[in-house]
Amino acid sequence: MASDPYARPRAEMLTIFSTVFPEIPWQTLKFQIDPPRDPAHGDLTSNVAFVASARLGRAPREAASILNEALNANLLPTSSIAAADVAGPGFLNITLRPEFKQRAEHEAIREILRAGERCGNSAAGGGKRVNVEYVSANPTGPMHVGHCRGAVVGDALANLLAKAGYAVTKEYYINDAGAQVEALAWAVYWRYLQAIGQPIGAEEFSALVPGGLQYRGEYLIPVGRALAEQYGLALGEPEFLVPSADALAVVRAFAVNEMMRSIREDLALLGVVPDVFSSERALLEAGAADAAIARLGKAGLIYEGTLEPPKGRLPEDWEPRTQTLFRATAFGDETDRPLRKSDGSNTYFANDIGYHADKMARGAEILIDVLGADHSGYVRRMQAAVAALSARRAALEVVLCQIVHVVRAGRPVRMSKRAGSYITLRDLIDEVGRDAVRFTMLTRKADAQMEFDLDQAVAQTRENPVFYVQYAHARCRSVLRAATELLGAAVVAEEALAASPLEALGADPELAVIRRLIAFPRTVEAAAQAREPHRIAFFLYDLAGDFHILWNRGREDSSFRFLNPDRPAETRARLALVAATAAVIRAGLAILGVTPVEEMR
RNA sequence: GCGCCCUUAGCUCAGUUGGAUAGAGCAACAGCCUUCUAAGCUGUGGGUCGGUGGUUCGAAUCCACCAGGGCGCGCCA
Repeated sequence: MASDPYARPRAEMLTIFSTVFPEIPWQTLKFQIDPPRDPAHGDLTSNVAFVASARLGRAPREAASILNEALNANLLPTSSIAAADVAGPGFLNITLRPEFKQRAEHEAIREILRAGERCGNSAAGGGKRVNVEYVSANPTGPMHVGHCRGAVVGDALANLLAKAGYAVTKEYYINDAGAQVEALAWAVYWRYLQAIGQPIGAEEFSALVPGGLQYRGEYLIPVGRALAEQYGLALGEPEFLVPSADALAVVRAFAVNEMMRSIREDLALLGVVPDVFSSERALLEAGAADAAIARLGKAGLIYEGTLEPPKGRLPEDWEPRTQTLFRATAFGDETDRPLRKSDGSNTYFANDIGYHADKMARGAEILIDVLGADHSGYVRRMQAAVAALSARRAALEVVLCQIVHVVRAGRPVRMSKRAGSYITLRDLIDEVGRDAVRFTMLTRKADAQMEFDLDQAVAQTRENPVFYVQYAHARCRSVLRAATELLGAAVVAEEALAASPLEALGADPELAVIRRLIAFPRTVEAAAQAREPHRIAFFLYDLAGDFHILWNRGREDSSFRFLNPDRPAETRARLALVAATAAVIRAGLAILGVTPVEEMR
């Protein structure tokens, strides 16, 4: 676990303030003592004067002076703090004692080297059990680009939370119970008829299908064939036009299996391997939805009633209807929500309530659903349901992913299902590769729309973040390979470098890299807390930039080269920095699910 | 009509949960390779943070209203 290199100066400051101003509850005041954005603002900077100014009864600038004086007057010779200064409107800028600062920096590097890929691991999550549900694409066809962002964001978020000390379950919900899979069964039956030599035209068959024939894509042809191989004519007898209920059930189960097999394959290609697949149908048959609804009923949150028509936009066929409703308004939703359709069967929402209850019953303390933005209208009601089921103890968090527009050379690549030319996930991975897909999907905040530029994702330039970060890592590895040639593997091993003298480090571009490395654990914790995995991608891009700068210093001025046989101590120190950089890049990429590259030629 | 999300440099986007002079990349111009990877680096220019009010010592960040874009809006999932 990462220790905080600045814990000591923080504690010293607190001690001094507590002694001089015992009447102020410093422990409960929310102020920060952190490395500043701008290194010119000291080693650490604090807004303590702003936060405490009211308690001190002084304006911030004055409060800062008072605190600054108290601080400077009480510093011990052994303190980690050398001096403090008032700056700007009332910041306290702290200069650390050089020995302490250097020791802290060196210790941070050593810690990274000792931890390797585990560097940045945090206990912030306290082992809390988090269930992250993502993808959950309907098992009615191959995965396409629209599913991809949620898959990547959810997977990276799950990895991130695990790194930050949560006990994470990655979960996929199979929507195998609704009207959509029924429609799938009909469509597969249609293909089955073709496979057994009883073909029927799409329009003709559609007239026989309740709701019409929906999934007409060619991807179901092999499913129909496989069905024919396994069952022969048995599913079609005796009519060969409309399947019996039993036959349709067989077809449906078979079709869902096939679709899920294909989805699992696609997910695996993307590096997504859920821990748990939950079946809506299985849950339904086990009575999960009924049980959850019964609980809500017991709590007086279910009633038969009629909803108001939507305001301002009355549907043509609207008529008042009595329905089974969940009192979502009691938990912040804007209207109560129906649980049963007019045919008496459950709505999707009703089954989903059962599912979320099941997740909680399995021990999840935090529920996170990663959903597409087209589900935004669904969020409130599900949160209401989770609040109701847990007596407001558990909360459902929802990460919404906005739409991805795929472009090539700045022009939109159309992916309309009707045109049949939509981009499947497999197409995308084939074209740009798994790592580019994953990293690129994480270069935007999830709830901002993004353009996925196919050309940029494979470009070998700085404008392609995947490449830029991979290149930095490859360069690190390149140096370490060269060092191994020169000095032997024993010297270059991470354990050996962790024990190296590091006093030779201290040039500006080196310090920039070090500062960034030290920020990694903080970045992981903040990103996890904000549920924003994209911050890791940006961190890596910045770190890569710092490293490329350092690299180029060696080109301009050979005294900055990492390897200098005449100066063994300096060489080992720099190798330690390079190895630590590589370790942090690997650790960060592991969160994103991207493979580090050893060499690029 | 109502709800949620978004609006930051010419373009694509960050902005460490309210901190100091708002940052990167692309595009434009000018430089750096007998050396560990020039697929890189350095420098220059570019902004009423959609608008107006408010809260605050301090607002791109929080609140209200307005404008523009996206998504959704009783039996679909």
